[in-house]
Amino acid sequence: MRDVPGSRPGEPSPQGLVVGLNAVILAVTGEQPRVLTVAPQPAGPDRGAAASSQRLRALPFGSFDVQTDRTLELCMRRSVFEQTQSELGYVEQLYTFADQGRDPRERSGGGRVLSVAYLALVQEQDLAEADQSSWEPCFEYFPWEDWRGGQPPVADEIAVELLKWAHTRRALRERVEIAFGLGNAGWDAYKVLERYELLYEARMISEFWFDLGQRPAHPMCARSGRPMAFDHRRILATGLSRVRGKLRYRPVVFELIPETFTLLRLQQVAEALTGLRLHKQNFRRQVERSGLVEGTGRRTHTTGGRPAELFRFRRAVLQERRAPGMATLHRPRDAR
Amino acid sequence: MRDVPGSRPGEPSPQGLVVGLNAVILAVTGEQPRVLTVAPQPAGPDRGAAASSQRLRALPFGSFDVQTDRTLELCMRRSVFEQTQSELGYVEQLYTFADQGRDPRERSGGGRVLSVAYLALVQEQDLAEADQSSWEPCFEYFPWEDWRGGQPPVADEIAVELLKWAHTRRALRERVEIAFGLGNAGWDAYKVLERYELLYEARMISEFWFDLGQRPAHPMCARSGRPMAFDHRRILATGLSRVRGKLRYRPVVFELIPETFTLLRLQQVAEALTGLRLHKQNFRRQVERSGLVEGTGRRTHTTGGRPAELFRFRRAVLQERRAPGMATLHRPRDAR
DNA sequence: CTCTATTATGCTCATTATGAGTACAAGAGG
DNA sequence: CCTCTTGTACTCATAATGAGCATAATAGAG
Repeated sequence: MRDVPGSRPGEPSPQGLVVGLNAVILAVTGEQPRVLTVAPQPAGPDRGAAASSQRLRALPFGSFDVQTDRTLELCMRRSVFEQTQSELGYVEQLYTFADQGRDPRERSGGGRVLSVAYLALVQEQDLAEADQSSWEPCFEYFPWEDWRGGQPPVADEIAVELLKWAHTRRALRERVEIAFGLGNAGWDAYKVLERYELLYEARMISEFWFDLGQRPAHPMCARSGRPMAFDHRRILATGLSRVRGKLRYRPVVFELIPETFTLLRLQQVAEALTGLRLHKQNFRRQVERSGLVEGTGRRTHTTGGRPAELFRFRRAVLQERRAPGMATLHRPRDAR
Repeated sequence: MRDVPGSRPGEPSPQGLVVGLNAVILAVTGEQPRVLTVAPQPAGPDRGAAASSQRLRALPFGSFDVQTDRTLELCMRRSVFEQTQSELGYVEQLYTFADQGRDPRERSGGGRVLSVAYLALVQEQDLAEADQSSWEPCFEYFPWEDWRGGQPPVADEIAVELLKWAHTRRALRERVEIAFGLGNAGWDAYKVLERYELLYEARMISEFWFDLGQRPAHPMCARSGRPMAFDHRRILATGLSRVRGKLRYRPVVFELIPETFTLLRLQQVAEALTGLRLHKQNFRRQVERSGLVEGTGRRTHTTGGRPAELFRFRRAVLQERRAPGMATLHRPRDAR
C-alpha cells in the first residue's frame, strides 16, 4: 500500500486535502471478538513521542488514489489486502470525518485529512496474519464493554469516576447515566461510542493527552483500556457500535462463521459481539423460528458433551421475512 | 454558497479531487412528504442538453472548503443555509461515494468528485423557501413508494415490467421479487434504494439515459417518476431508505412536528414517511405505552370531529427505554 | 334542536412472542 | 456404571400485536 501522502514531511499535498481510508475489520475467534490492526507507518518528526514509544497499533488504512481507484470500497479492499493479506467479505461504510485537529498528521504539515471509515466482517477461517498485522482482542481497547461475566468491575469504577467528574453539571450527569445504564434503562450494548466519547471528554482516555502532545495525566488512563494510534480507537468504537446495533435487526452474525455451525457457536459469536450473555434455550427458539437456519442432518462431536446438530444459514429467508413496522399496519379486510 | 469548483470549465482543481456535499432535507406538510430542492447551477458546456432543457431540480449541495470549514457537518449546514435560508435541526450522515463516472461534472473536466451525502429533517413550521429553492413532493420522484391508498397501479406495472426484463436470469428475478415484495414477504417500505437501483439497471429510469448523454429511450421512463439532476435521485432514495429504516427503531418522527401535536398528526407524519397506512387504535396504543409522549391537558378543536388532546414528546424517555436485543438476554437469578 | 358526519378514544379478544425455568437426552472420560 | 458436559424438548406466566367493535365529543346541516 502507498504511504499516506503528507505523512512524509516535505511533501505536502498540493491542495492540502488528503482522502484517507480506515477499516474496522472484525472477526471472532473462540469467544474473543478481535480487530485487525497494523503497526502505524514510521512517524513524521513531530508525531508525538508518547505515541510512538508505546508502539500503538493502528487500524489498517490507505489513501484514496484519484488516478487508480474506481470506488472507495475497492480502494479499501485493495489497501487492506496489501497490508494484511486478508480478503474481505461483508463490508459497509461507517462514517466520514474531516474534523479539523482530529488527525495528528494534519499537525505535521500534511494538510487537511478527510477520512472514510469502513466496517468489515471476516470469518474465523479466513483469518490471515501478515508480518505487520495482527488480530487484537477488542475488549482490550474497551474493557468495560464485556459484560458476559456480569458487570465488569472496571465499568463500575469508570461510572463512579465519571459521575464525580460530571457532578454539578446536570446535562453531563444525565449523559453519563444514559450511556452507562445507571438509570432504570440498564446497560445498552449499542452505546459504545457514547461511552468512549464521554471518557475522552473527561480526560480519562490516553489519546486525549496524546492529542495534546502530552503523556496521560489522569489516573484512570491506566484502567481505561489500551490506546490506539491517531483517533483509531474512536473509529473502532464507532464500528463496534454499528455491529451491535445492526445485530438487533439484521442477521450479520452469519458473516462471521463458516457455512455450517452449531447453534452454540452461533450464540457464542453473538455474545462475543454484544458482550452480553444470552439465554440458551430462548436463543435457539428464536433462531429456529426465525427461519434463518435449517438443519443439515449432520452432527458434530467436537463440542464436549452430547453431539450437536450442524445448521446452515438459509440465504433464501431474506425473501420471506417481513420486516416489523414502527407501528402496526392497517390492513383492511377487503384489500386482497 | 460557493460554486462547486470544477463546474466552471477552465478551472480544474489542482489535485483533481473535489469534495462535495449533498443534503437530503425532508419535511412533511399535511400528508405530503417533501424534499428541499434547488435549481442546479448553470451547466458547463457539455452538461447534457437533455438534462438542462428539462429544468431538473437538484438537492442542495456545496463544496467543502479546506480553509474555512471545521467539520463536514458545519459545512453542510452553512451551504444549506446559504442556498435555502433553512436552519436544520436533526442531521445525520448518509453515505460517501467517489465512484468514477458517477458525477457528470467529472466528465466536464472538473476532475474527480468525492461526495458526502447528509440527511436532515426539519419541522413543518420552519419551512422556508428562498428564490431558487422549493419543497417538492417526494412521491413525485418515486410514485411507486406511496402505498397509503393501497398498492399504487404504477408499482404493479413496474414489477411486471421488471420481471419481463429479468425473465431468464434467476438471480435478477429474485432481486426483483424481494425488492418489490412479490414473494410471501410482502412490501418492505425500507427497500427504496434497492428498487430504484433495479429500475436504473433495467434502463427504466430517465437518469440512466442522461448519464449516457442520451434522451430516455425506454417507454417506462414516462411512468417512473420525475428525474433529478446528476445522481441526486439516487441519493434521495438512499435518504428515504434511511428514514424509513430508522423509523422502525428510533423515534425520528418527532423531529418533523412541532412541540405539541395530536396523535393523529403524529400518525399522519409516520404514514407520509413510510408510505403505509397504519391502524389508528393500535398506533395510539403503541405510542402511549412506549412512554414517548405525555399529554398536556390541552386539546385542539381544529381536527374536524371530536377535539383531540395535545401531546408532547418526552425527551427524558431516551433514558428509561431499554433497547430490545437480537435475542433474549440471560439474566441469572442471583446476579443482583 | 335534532340528526349526521367526523374524528377521538376506550376496550375486547384471539394469537404470538418473550423471559425464565424444569426436565430429559446423548455423548466423553474415568 | 457414574459423572460431567452439552444439546434439546417442553412448560408457563406475562407481555405485545393485529384486528375489530363500541362509545364520546364536537361541528354543521336541516
